[in-house]
Amino acid sequence: MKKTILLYGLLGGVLIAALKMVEYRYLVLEHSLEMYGGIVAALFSVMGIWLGRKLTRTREKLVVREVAVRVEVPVEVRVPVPASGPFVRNEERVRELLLTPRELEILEALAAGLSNKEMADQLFVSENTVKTHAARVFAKLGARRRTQAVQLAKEAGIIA
Amino acid sequence: MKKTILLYGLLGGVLIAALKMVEYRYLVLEHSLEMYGGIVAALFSVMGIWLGRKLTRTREKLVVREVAVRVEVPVEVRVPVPASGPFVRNEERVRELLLTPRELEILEALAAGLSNKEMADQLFVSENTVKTHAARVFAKLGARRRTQAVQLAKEAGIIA
DNA sequence: AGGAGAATCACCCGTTCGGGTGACGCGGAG
DNA sequence: CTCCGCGTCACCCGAACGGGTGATTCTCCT
Repeated sequence: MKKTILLYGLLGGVLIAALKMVEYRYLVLEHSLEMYGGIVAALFSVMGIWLGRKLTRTREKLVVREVAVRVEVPVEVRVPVPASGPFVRNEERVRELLLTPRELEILEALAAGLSNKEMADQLFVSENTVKTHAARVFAKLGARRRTQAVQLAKEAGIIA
Repeated sequence: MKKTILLYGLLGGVLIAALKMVEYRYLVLEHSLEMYGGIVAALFSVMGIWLGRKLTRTREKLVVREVAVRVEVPVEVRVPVPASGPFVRNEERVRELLLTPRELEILEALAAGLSNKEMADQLFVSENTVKTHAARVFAKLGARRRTQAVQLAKEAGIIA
């Protein structure tokens, strides 16, 4: 968590520095006040939105369920691997199983074959946290091993 | 809630203070412009954060939109999950990877989420044997973990 | 104001895995 | 006949995993 704060602080500093630089150039070039203000406003607006989003990690966006429409597959193409539509998460199952957004992330990383440590690095949390999430996922899926969890999740249509 | 307000207030104060400090360096230039920029920056920063928070606060808004999608035939397809066409093993890949029949069995059991012990019981061999086979599979697939092996095998079209 | 849920992190303990090495028997190719 | 690939098994060791418990912080809901 301290890492996060540090990162944001640093980023903010860089942003302000950049702002100052831009400001100086515009001053020298005697551009219009409005333009300067606009740039500053836009820049900080974007930064603010980004910051707000990051700080309040809100998952759970709008879900677009894509209903696959079968298209006949040419025989010769069918040989290598059967075609399948884009993966559609079974939101029903997810809700049934009470899986939280974070747990879903863990589950996906799990299916990708990552170790706890790799997940921790990737998701920017400690390994202990990953283990906790993973344990909950196992409990909710009724799995004893990660491979089993992946298998069960796939069967339930929770992951691709 | 008090904390939040306090935090924002503090943050704004710090921001303004920092801006003011930097401002002194450009004393020779227009003061009003500096102040203007700082105020705008702080204002939009706060507004951005607030906006970001409000906009991304779509927790319960889970809008499920159903969209008909035409399923094209991918040239190089990922392994499907929901019940689709019958799985066709990519024998080509199997031969490339020099996987023996026994190793394939192990790989399948692996993907089914079985532990080494369970595989041993099921295949009627000792756990050590399973481990040996598994180790060879890992080596041939270039995997370090069983979950990774499963993932790689699926991508290669070796298993369903 | 208080409680529930989510996410974060820590520590312990026992089990499982993965990697390395060595060994043995069998069957087919040379 | 001999070599080699395959399948079988064993042992060791360090790393990773799974299970349990407890704690803190923050947000949301009531």
